[in-house]
Formats: sequence, structure tokens, C-alpha cells
Amino acid sequence: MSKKNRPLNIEELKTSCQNCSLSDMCLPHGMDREELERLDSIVVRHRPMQPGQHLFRPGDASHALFAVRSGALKSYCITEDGEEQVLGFALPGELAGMDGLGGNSYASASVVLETSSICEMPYDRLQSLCVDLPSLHRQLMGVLAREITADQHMLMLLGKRSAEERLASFLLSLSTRYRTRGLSATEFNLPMSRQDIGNYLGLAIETVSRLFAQFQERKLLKVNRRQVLILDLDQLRSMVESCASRAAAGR
Amino acid sequence: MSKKNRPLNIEELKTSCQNCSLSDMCLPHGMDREELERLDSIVVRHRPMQPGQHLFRPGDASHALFAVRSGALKSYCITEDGEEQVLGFALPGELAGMDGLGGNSYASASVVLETSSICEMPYDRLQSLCVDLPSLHRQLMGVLAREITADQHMLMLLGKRSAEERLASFLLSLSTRYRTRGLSATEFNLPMSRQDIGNYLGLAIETVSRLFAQFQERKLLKVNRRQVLILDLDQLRSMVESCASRAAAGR
DNA sequence: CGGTTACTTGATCGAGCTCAATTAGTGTGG
DNA sequence: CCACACTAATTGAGCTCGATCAAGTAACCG
Repeated sequence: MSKKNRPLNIEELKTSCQNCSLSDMCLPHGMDREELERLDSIVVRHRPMQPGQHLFRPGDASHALFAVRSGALKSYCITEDGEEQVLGFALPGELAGMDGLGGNSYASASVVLETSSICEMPYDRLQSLCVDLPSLHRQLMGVLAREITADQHMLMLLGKRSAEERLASFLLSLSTRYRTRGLSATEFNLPMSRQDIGNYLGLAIETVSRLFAQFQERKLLKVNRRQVLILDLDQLRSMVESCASRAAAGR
Repeated sequence: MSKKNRPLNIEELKTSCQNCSLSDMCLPHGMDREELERLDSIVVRHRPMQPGQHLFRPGDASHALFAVRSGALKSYCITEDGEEQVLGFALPGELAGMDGLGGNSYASASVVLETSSICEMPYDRLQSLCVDLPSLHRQLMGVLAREITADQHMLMLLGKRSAEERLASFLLSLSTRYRTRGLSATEFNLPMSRQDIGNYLGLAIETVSRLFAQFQERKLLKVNRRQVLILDLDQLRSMVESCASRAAAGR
């Protein structure tokens, strides 16, 4: 927490995949020291970005994959009529910009939700590196396949689940992802607004708000604005048991 | 139709990507003659498969990508409570099995809807071929990226669109895909049941049925069981985009 | 044929949306 | 420091779309 107010430390900027605590859940997963070094050499690291700043917008020439080092991103697209559709959120160790791979432009937008450090990996360099590093190639395929699986999991959520199940599933997903990152599974801050949550889950924001109130009354959790404290993870799980296996498997 | 009863013709089995009319909308897109030959060498072609047969099921060891040569596939997953969730349909030139790439097993199932010829491309051979053929690598990435984009388009459909808009969008998608394949954009047979359509679109089958009836009354199309004749493509299109009223009104 | 499955049509009900009002944060400027 | 504006979130009331339940019809198949 005091980190926030410290002046910029050059050592922190000079970070590499090799000493990044997230490397195991990020693109470098399963790569050895030498491979990591080569990946490192193509990663561009910027200064922290501020809420509201965009990594890219739909139609922008697609040139790079992005990894979240700290902070959070929101991925969304704009429908023909100007409505926003939230597609997902990227937490540390997760990627954005996959939909531009192999094409000319991004189909979605990616915007910073809270102050974030981002690693940028240019497609062309990534691709040529894949030729040399089969494990990177496999890892990249795996990342894309998991993204497809995750999107399909969302299809199930939106197609089959009630509002209650959707919100429970969403909170469990966040909980699991924070725990994986060594953070608390039961106490965290939501990086996104109610608007974003509702949009993502296909619900009106009033419904989201009411559900939070209802969950609180049922002693499942405590929520104050963006602060969430989960009191009964098991019961939340039992609300979405049919989706739990996939989420837990992580694959 | 008489084809069904003819003995197996060796020439029909010996088909290759090089003389496949679908190659432009399939994995080979953008590859030259020599590259095609090398891709051909790793493609396994089976005898036609019958409705109900599975290419793979969730949890099966993932070993290959599949391309539809003729016929149609349904992709779905099963939730723990035994519910089926339809994830999509593959028409000729389209792929199945992408969610197993880079992992150990498929997350979804793929089942044949109507008698189909399938091309099988083993992952390991595909991957080693990617090292030699950058254009295949790029194409594979592109295919995966498009799949992600398509899934995200479905998220929008399920999250934001009314039943009417969903069915219109579904029919338009089929229409476009058939036209791209050199078939009629206005007259085709649905390869899937009402059950499948409803499941896919997040609607009850009764709703799907009623909408078909309603569309017919509005002279948008004629439908008889699985035969569809689209009468007013433009108006169907305007239904998908005509959410402008809602957007203008508020939000 | 009779039985089975796929689809259609009708009637009713409720989950979640919309509209509207209120409350709680969050600056911003005097 | 407070008044004011502005946005985010909550809460309430009523309504609508689409689900569910139920019955009927049409194709298919031994």
C-alpha cells in the first residue's frame, strides 16, 4: 500500500518475465530459463497506465498482445448502434488483444480500469519467436484455446443461468482468480462498476444492486460499494455447481 | 441422393485440399500450391459420418482439429446437472476442436447433424508444420482469433438482444454462410432441430417455434419444418440493427 | 397402422426490465 | 470549510417478455 506513494523505482520498471511472480499463470508458463530470456527480449514495458486509457479500440491496427502485470482491464466491443458490450476483465497475469491475432485489426477494445502496468508483446516478434520456441507456440495456442473455452462458458452462463447464478458465478470467478494470484479469495475490491458487471452478465444494474443486497441479507457476503467480503463461499458454489468444475479445473 | 447408395468411390476419398472448393474459407486459405501439398500430407480423411456420431466428447484426449468437408456439426458442452449447452454449428469449410489445442483434452463435444465428410488434422503434425510454414501458423492464429470474435459476438447476442433479434441474427448468419459457400442465401435446410436452435440462442423451443410462425405471418420468410425460404432479407437485417431506437431513447 | 419424436399453438405466470425517486460518494470552486 | 453539482449505487413499483405447463398436430418408422 505504501508502494503507491513511493517515487518510481527504475528497478521496478526493469522487471522481466524471469522474476515476475505472475509468469506461471501468464504466457511464459512452462518455459525454461533460456526461453524466458528470449521472450523477455521482445516484451515492451510501459509506464503505468491510468483508468480510462485505452490499450486499443475496435478497428485499430492489431500489432501486439498485452499482459496485465498489475491493475485490471476491461474488454468490450461496441454494437452497430453504439451500445457497449463488456466481454470480460483481465486481472494480473491475464492477456488482452487475442482477437487481433492473425488479422489486421482488433475486434474489441481494451480499457484500463485501475492504474495498471502492462507488458506489450508485438505479434510479429511473437510469431517469429514461436518458430524457434515450440513451447511458446504451444503455450500461445493453449492461451487462445482457453480464451475460447472461457467465452463458451460465458455463453452457457448467459444462455441458461438465472440472474442470481450469474452474479454468484461472477463473484466465484473473481475469488478464484484472486486466490490464484496469492490474494485473498474472500476479501477483495471490485475493479469494475455495477454498470460493467450488469453489462457483462446481461443484467440491468438495478438487478445487480438488488442481488448484492439480497446476498448480503442471506449472509453470503458483505458488500460496500466496491469492497466485497465473501462470508459463505460454499453456498455461493452450491448456487452454481454446474459451472464449478470447469472454473475450478482452470485448465 | 443416389450417392448415398453407391459403393464407396476411391476417387472421392482421395480428395485433397488442393482441389477442394472450400479451401479458401478453410484452414488452407492464402496458402500456395507447395504449402497446400504439405498440409494435405497430414490430413486424415475418413469415410462419411452419420448423424449422432461424435468426433469427440468433453474430456477426450485432444489430438486433432477437424474441418467439415460436407454436412454439418454441432458443438456443445454438458453442465454437471446434465443439461446440454449448444455452443455453435460448423458448416462446410468450418473447423471444430479448437478448444483442445495446446491442452490435453477437449472442453466441448462435437456431433454430426447430417451425413458429413470430415478432414482430421492431428495437432502434433499441424504444430510441426507451422514451424515450416509461417502462413499456416498465421492462418491458424487467425482462425482461433475469429473463433474468439465469433463467440464474443454471441455473448452480445445473448446479453443484449431480444428473442426476435436473436432468431433473425441466427438466420442471417446461416444465410451469409451458405451464400459464401456458393449456395442460396435465401433457401436452405436447417441442419439442426428447434431444440438445438433454442438451446443455442438461449430461448425455449416454444419461443423459437412462435417466432418462426410470427416471421412467416409478417412475410419475412416461409418455413416448413427444416426448410427455410427467406422472403425479406433486408427486413431481417434491419431487425438486427434496429436497436437504434432503444439506444437513442436512453442509456 | 400404432407408437414415437418433432414441432406447433394456447394459456398463464414470474423473473427481471424499465421508470422513477432517493441516498451516498466525489470532486470543485468560492 | 461548506455549498453545489455530478455520478454511482440503492430502492421501490409496475409491467413485459419469454418461460413453463399443457394440449394438439404432423411427420417418421417399425
